[in-house]
Amino acid sequence: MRLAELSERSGVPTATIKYYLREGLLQPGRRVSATQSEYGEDHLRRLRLARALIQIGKVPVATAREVISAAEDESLDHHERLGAATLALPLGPGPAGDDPAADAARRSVTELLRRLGWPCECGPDELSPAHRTLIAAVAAIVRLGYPCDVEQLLPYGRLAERLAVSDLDLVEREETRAGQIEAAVVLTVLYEPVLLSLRRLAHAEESARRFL
Amino acid sequence: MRLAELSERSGVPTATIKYYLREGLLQPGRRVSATQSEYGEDHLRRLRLARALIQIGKVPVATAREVISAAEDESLDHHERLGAATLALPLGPGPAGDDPAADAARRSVTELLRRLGWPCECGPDELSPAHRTLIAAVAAIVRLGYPCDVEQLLPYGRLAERLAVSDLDLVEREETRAGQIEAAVVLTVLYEPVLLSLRRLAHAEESARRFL
DNA sequence: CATGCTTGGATAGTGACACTACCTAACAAG
DNA sequence: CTTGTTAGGTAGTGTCACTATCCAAGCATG
Repeated sequence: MRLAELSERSGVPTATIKYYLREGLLQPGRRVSATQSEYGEDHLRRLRLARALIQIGKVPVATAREVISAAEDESLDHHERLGAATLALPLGPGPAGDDPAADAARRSVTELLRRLGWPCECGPDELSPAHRTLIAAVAAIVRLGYPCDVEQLLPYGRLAERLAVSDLDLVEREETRAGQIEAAVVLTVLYEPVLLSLRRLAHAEESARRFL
Repeated sequence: MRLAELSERSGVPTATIKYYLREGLLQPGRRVSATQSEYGEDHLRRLRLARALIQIGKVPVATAREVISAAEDESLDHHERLGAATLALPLGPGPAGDDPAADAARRSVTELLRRLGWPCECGPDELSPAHRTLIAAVAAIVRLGYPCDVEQLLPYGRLAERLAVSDLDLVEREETRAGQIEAAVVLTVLYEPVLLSLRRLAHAEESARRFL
């Protein structure tokens, strides 16, 4: 198919597709002549994936490229590819270096992971983005004077554990390894707004129940 | 205290504080002379809150202003203030109008809310931001060919329900109504990165358990 | 009281980001 | 042959959250 049809079927404007091509998010099509390229179903599928990551998952364009290309990198083993696909992802600002709230947060999180039995074999300088984001968020909450110690966090951790189990079940349903990687990315990123929206709706619901 | 001290104690650069003042995120201080104003502990507290919402919670500056001022609006009743504080918040793009995936998503979500027993008394044109975000995310997932029907979503919904209960318990621990509003905002917004980070860490953990 | 630093207030500029518009030469289709 | 489309490139747009610079009016210090 031509650019125009790719645009039609994906709902993405042609100018934007060109932009994605420039950014390496999409492979160039098969050149048919000096002024035309042929795109296949693969392009359509990948375009839809990129679009969903960017628009729904709020993943920066550059990161989406990393994630998608890591997912296709045959030189990594399966677990690494699963990890690489999600490792590049979130990243709020890292925790501020030295204030007391940040220290407390670091200790709470370490203790939390121990209690949950998540090894997290890494020195304090090589934390995963998720780990650092967690510390920064806990520090911010503590700084505002709200409770955010291990007791508060544990239930959240246990819920996360259960989510992960059911998510990974879904990943394992995919037969191919490439399919599993993609499923992992989609689940990780696109279920986040689902989870947050449901939590907000539940807040509204529970608040109505209590205060109305 | 003066601007410099406010900056020192909050860790926010003076230029940024001035920007927040311009944007109405912070009340002006008490004018002491033509070139000096006095700020109090309230300013410091509110500045920290705004900063946390913006940096950790990724709330746009304009939205943070809405949220904070809604929280202080005495003309609303308590439930409304709780709602207003969170209603303005997220907002991915609304679901695309008419494609089959969006229709399926709309139906799934409606059915889901019914099964969860969340009333959501609203016509299809007046959905909450969370509701619309949810539909858009589900539509994106469906469009990529992944399962995202009621059976998939129900466990997520039940978890959200439990989170909401424990969150609202925390809110009710605050004695003052203003304190409750602020707690609701903080919990809603700042626990989101906590929840997402924990989920990602749990993914890594569970993935290591299965694929290593 | 002279000097130099700080402040509040205003205006303009920056850099990142995700597009979007426009242009051109080379085709393609009727 | 005319009309339209395409790839490819460059430049512009709008938003956002700051950030830098100026200025005149203090305040503080010797």
